[in-house]
Amino acid sequence: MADDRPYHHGDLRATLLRAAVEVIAESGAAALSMREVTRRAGVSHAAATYHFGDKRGLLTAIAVDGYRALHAELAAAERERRSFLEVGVAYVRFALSHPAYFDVMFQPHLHEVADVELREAKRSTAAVLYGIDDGAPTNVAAGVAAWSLVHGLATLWANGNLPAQLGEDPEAVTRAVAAHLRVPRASTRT
Amino acid sequence: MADDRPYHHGDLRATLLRAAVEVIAESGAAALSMREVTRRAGVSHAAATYHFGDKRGLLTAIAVDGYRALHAELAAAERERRSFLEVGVAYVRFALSHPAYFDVMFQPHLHEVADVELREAKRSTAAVLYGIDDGAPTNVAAGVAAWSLVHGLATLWANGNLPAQLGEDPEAVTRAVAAHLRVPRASTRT
DNA sequence: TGTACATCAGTGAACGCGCGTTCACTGATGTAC
DNA sequence: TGTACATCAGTGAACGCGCGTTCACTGATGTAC
Repeated sequence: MADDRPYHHGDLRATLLRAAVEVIAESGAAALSMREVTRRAGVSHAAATYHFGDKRGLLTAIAVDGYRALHAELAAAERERRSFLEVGVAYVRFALSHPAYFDVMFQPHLHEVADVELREAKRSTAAVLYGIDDGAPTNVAAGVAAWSLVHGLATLWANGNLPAQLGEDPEAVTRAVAAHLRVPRASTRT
Repeated sequence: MADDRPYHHGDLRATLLRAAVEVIAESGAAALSMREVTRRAGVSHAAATYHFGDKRGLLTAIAVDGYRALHAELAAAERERRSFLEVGVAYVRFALSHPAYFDVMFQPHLHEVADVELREAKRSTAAVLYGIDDGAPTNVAAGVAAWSLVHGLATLWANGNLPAQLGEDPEAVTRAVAAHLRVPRASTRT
């Protein structure tokens, strides 16, 4: 029935990206292959090379999507709730609900480092992570502390390295754990 | 000149482990191959299978070594300095000076989960990470907060994801960053 | 001290496989006039 | 409205490669008597 599929797919680039994210979520970025991605998308195995140049190009495109999505989530959390803590919760939520993006994003050796879109996407995400206080120069060590904590928590959780007694709700755990962070007063203000 | 090498190596298991750690430190656990390891050790490519059963067995042996080494470092830091902070510094130091161990240790999907030695090595390391206060039941959330912070910091640092303005001394950065952690009073006592 | 035998440690050829990339190609669509 | 041509999007065969694992083997060492 699907054999009336036209020669031109129409949206193949996006379809390939979705398939790749699926594969990575299941088996990790290391296990990604161009062949598997095209197989899932139901196209010839050379199609991915046409769209992304090579494997690194595909992974770079995924990283760009990931940074943009994370940026959007963090910015929304900051805007809506103006709370330092809730930005951290949003970070952990993103990491756990988009493991494929998270996996690829923080392994720069998989990326085309020179890629302009990637650099810009990373830059604006970092701005939200550091510049929590709307332009006011934030204490960098405090920002790194907060980022490290949520990043480490998300990573340890995702890999199943945390004790079971913490329960099953990562957002609740994030709030409990992040309570041990001493943040600059200005950041918790409403 | 090395061709008077005897048929029996004498210490091949340890040599293979060292070679594997070398490869992983250079290219990551994903890039490890049994062939490359034996090539570096200068033996036939089937030798590694003889010693470890299969690739997963080799990676599991590396994880065991890693957990034991980390446990030793953390226990020493705790014993010598009795400071919560310095255990964290030791953790980061270990992660950055043994990237191969660190990489393999926290990717459980690479391990033989049922391996008895691995379970025991993980268990005793976790005990030091949580039970900082010599047997006194510690606040779990506080322990996870500290662990997450140093784990995240080490990970982000190792992958080059932290801003350059932090400088080049990871131990100093750890102390500055960990200062934002609110730890239970008992733990910082001398 | 000698000898037979078992076990251990490592070899090297062979297997089948999936991979990334290239290349000449073809089918479909867009554009100029 | 028609036609010629350029460009775009995707195909499928072919390449060479490194991999993990198996297997029958051999060389060296240990053990029993």
